Amino acid sequence: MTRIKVSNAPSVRRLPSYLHIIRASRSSGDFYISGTVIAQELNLEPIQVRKDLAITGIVGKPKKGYPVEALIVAIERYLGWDKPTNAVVMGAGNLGSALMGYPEFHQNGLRIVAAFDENPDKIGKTIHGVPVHPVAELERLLPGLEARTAILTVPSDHAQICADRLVKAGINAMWNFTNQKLKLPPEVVAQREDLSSGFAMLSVMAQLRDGRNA
Amino acid sequence: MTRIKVSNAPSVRRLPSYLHIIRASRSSGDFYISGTVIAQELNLEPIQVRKDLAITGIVGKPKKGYPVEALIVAIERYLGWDKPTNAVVMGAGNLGSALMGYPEFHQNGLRIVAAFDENPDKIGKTIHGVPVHPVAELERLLPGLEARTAILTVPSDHAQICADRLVKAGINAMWNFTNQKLKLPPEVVAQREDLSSGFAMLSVMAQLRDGRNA
DNA sequence: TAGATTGTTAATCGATTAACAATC
DNA sequence: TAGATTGTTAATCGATTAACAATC
Repeated sequence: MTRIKVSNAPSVRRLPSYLHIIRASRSSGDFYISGTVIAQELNLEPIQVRKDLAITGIVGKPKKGYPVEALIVAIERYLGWDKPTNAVVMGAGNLGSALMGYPEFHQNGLRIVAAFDENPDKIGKTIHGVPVHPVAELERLLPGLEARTAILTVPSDHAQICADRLVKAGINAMWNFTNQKLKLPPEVVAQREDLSSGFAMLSVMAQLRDGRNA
Repeated sequence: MTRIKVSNAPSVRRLPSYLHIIRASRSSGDFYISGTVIAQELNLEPIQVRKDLAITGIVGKPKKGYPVEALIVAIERYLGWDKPTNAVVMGAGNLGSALMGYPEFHQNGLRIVAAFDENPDKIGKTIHGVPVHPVAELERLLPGLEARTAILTVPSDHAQICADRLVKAGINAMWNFTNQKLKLPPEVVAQREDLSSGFAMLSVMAQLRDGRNA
C-alpha cells in the first residue's frame, strides 16, 4: 500500500475558511453567496475561490453566486464533516486541554470523547467535559469509545511509543501535535501540526519587512 | 507598501524541522550531518533537503555532509531566531495558556513576556511563569515590555478589535490563532494559524483511504 | 582509490492566474 | 436588457524532482 496523497492539498486547506464564511452568510439569511465576496473576505483571488469550490461539485448561478445551503452541505460532505468523528486525546496537558475546549471542532464533526494521561491528579476528573482516564486503561476503554482517531499531545519523547500503542489498540488516524515525525503503518493516516513552522513564517516576514536579509 | 510575500514559503516551513534534527545530531556529538540522513528522518527526498539548506548559504562537503554547528547558526540566523523576540499573549484562555507553556518556543528565540486578559480570576496571577495583566493596562505596559509581537488567542469575535488596539499600541507582528481574517495596515506582518485546515487534511486522507469519494 | 554526497542545471509537475464565452 | 459572475480552457508561475559532473 502506498502513502495517501491528497491531490489538491492547498484547496482542501482553504475549504474550512470558506465554510466558516458561508455559514456566517447563512446565519445572515442569505440564499446565495458569490465567489467574489468570499475572496474579498479572505483576500484571495476570486478565480481561486471558484476553482476551489468546483471540487465540491456545486455549480453557481451567474450574477448570483453559489447556493448557500447546498454549498455548506457539499463542503461538509467533501471533508467528511457530515458524520461525526470520535477522537481521543493522548496527553491532557496544556495543549491537550486547550484542544478539548476548542469550540470550533464541534462544527467540524470532531467529538473528543475521552482523554488519557499518566498524571494521577488529572485522572478521574473531566476537562471541558471530557473524562480523563489512565493510559493503562487505553486498550480496555477504546473499543467502547468507538474512536479511531487520536490527537497526540504527549511530550515529544513519548510520541512514538504512544503512537505504536494507539495503532495496536485500533487507532487509524493520528493528529500529531508533537514535533516528532512518526513511523506508522501505511494504513494509518497522519497529520502533523507544527507550530514552529508558522512562527518561522512570521519571523521571516518580519525580517523581510525590516530589511534584514533584504 | 505592498504585502510581504515570502519567496520560498514551503522551504521556510520545513527549516524548523531540519533545525530540530540537526540540533539532536549536535547533542549526539556529530560534527557533520548529511542531507540524506535528514531526509530519511522526515521522509523527504534528499534533493529537497539539499535545495532547502542551500538557502542558508552553508556549503556541505561531499561524502560527509553539512557542518552541524555552522548549519544550526545559519538556519537560526535565516529565521531570525538568533535574537530573542519578545511577545505578548492576548487572551489567557486554554490555547493562550498552552502556548505560554510550550517549551519549544524558547529554542526559537520566542519569549512570552506577558499575557493580557479580561478575566479577574486570572489577572495578577502567573501562568507558566508569565504574568497576566488586565487588558486595560495594555497601552501602559507594552512599551516597558519591549514586545512588538502579539499572539492572538482571544475569542474570534474580539479578534479584530483586539488587533486594532494592539497595532495602535505598537505591535507590528501578529500570530493569529483565531479563525478571523484580520484587516491590518501593510506594515504589520501576520501569520494565521488555522487548526481546522489541518483537521480537514486528516479527514480527507482518512476518506481517501476508506474509499469514500474514491 | 572508490563511492557517497554535494551543488548546479534542466525537466517535470502541480498550483495559481489570466482570458473569455456563456448565462442568469 | 446590461452587466456581474460563472465554468472552462490555456498560460504562467513556482516548487519539486531528475540528471549528473565535481569532489572529498
